[in-house]
Amino acid sequence: MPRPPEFDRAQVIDAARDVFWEHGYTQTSVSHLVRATGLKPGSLYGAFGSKKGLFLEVLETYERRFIERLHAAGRHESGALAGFIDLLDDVIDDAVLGRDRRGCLAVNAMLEMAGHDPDIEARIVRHNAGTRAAFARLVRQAQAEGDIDALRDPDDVAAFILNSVWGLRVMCKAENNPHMLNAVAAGILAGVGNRQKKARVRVTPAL
Amino acid sequence: MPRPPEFDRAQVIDAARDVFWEHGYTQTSVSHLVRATGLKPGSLYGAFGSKKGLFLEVLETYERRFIERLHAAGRHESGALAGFIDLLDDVIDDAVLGRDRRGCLAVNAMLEMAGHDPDIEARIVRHNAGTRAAFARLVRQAQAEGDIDALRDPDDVAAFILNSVWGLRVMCKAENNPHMLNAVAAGILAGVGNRQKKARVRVTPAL
DNA sequence: CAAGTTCTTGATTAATCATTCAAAAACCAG
DNA sequence: CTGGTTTTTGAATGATTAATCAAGAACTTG
Repeated sequence: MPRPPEFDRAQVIDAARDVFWEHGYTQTSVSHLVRATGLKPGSLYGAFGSKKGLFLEVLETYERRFIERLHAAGRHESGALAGFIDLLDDVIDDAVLGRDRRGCLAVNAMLEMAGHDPDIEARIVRHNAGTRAAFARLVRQAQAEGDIDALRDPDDVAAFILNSVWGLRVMCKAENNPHMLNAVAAGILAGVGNRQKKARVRVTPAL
Repeated sequence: MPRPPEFDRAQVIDAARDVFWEHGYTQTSVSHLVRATGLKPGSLYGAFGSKKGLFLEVLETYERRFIERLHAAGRHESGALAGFIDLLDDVIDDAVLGRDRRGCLAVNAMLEMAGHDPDIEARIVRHNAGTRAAFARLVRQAQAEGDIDALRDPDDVAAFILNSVWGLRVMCKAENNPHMLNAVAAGILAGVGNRQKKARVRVTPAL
């Protein structure tokens, strides 16, 4: 009986994500979202309830994809550590080539909204926990493969990695010096306790 | 001949800093600033030109004090590395005790405004460079004191430290687990190439 | 004390904000 | 086709935004 919606929900979420990512939550206006999604205000509110409701769905999708990417790193043909190094390289490449000056959507939201909006904060805390767990899984695999010292607590290493990657995502907002970013990556690998001596982040050519 | 201002400029900047720090740049309204500083809109605009002008002065003061604190770490009685460890401990303590859920004003501003406002971005880039230089100075001193491997490039180590501290400031917005934060700190010291085996971050008692 | 300059005050501006709503359009089951 | 339900539409809502302005108050110099 009911009239079915004309829009593709996933597509709307992706369009909204790009706007939120580019401008941040507060600086994204509803008219911005209306323009980007093609939906009129009434439809947007009918489908998502509020600007915040839409943002929470965006965050949920973002988190799912990020964690999936971490799991994919574990399936790297040269092992989990190689997968992790690839991930670092990608982040650095994006920064150096100016491909991504938006940083991490979750980190941005965390700094902007934690302590102000409990709903958004709760989702971010979940995201943090999920990401740390995914990193821990990666660490345990790398330990089993002999690339990380098996005596270290995988959760501790994961916490350090999480911290480092968040830092890198911050750094990339204001830095695009390849040498510097690679120095950071080298420090991260040293902190992880890399036993695979040959493992090095590749030096990105200066564009 | 002219009438002298009734307010203390430094005091106004400090009051404004607290509001900006608490709410972020965009979410801080001028009426908020009016309430916090006690100045009426006309006086605020007369003295600082605009909301952004005031914010830039706030950032400038913040940067000066942060770098001064890094230099103070170099004057620690047990050496520069000990001073740095103290700094890490302070950041973690603030997070664990819930004393500081505001993160770093400069990092917050970087994520919120870099790419949107060139004036603010320029100031943040300067802040980053100044902070990295201060860390490099600390590293060279620790190398001279034998606490950090003298073969490593101090600028590289400083870049890694900057990255780690920014990460820690992000982490503290959403985490207050002492064990996890100390694990992060341990990873940072490993990445720095700490040669002073006894150096450890103190484990903060759970409140 | 008087003249000159700046500061303070608070109402006011125009723009933008998130959200709502009633009317018209579109779909599907019967 | 028709009745019932939902979506779409776009104008309208009231609140809030950063910034302005004219008028009166206050201080310093001469």
